[in-house]
Amino acid sequence: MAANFFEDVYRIVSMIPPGRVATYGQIAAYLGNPRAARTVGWALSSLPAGRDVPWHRVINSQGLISGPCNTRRANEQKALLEEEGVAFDEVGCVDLGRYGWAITL
DNA sequence: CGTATGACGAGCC
DNA sequence: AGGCTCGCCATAC
Repeated sequence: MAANFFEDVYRIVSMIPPGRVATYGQIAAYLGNPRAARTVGWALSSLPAGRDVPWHRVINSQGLISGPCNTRRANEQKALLEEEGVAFDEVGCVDLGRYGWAITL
């Protein structure tokens, strides 16, 4: 596979348990590139359909939903997380210290 | 092969 | 404290 990095990202995201959220930096760091957070986000942006990847559980280090917040995608992400039990702040901020996933293998 | 982009992160003003 | 800029890595063109 050419985009091994992508698959790796999907793999990590797939490991995120319900009611938990992970940050791009964490995933990137787990892949061995703590600086490739951008690439991680890009992988999700290019996330092909057909993957059972809970991309909605991936947010930025601030606990905020990234991407175009004006689109339906961000709205759905928030809705999905809320359904899983993730509480959102009034500004759409998630408590990483409470829902943050530690990537435990 | 070189340039430009991208759902980020951290640092600096 | 808040906002802005630069830097990083990987993929696409």
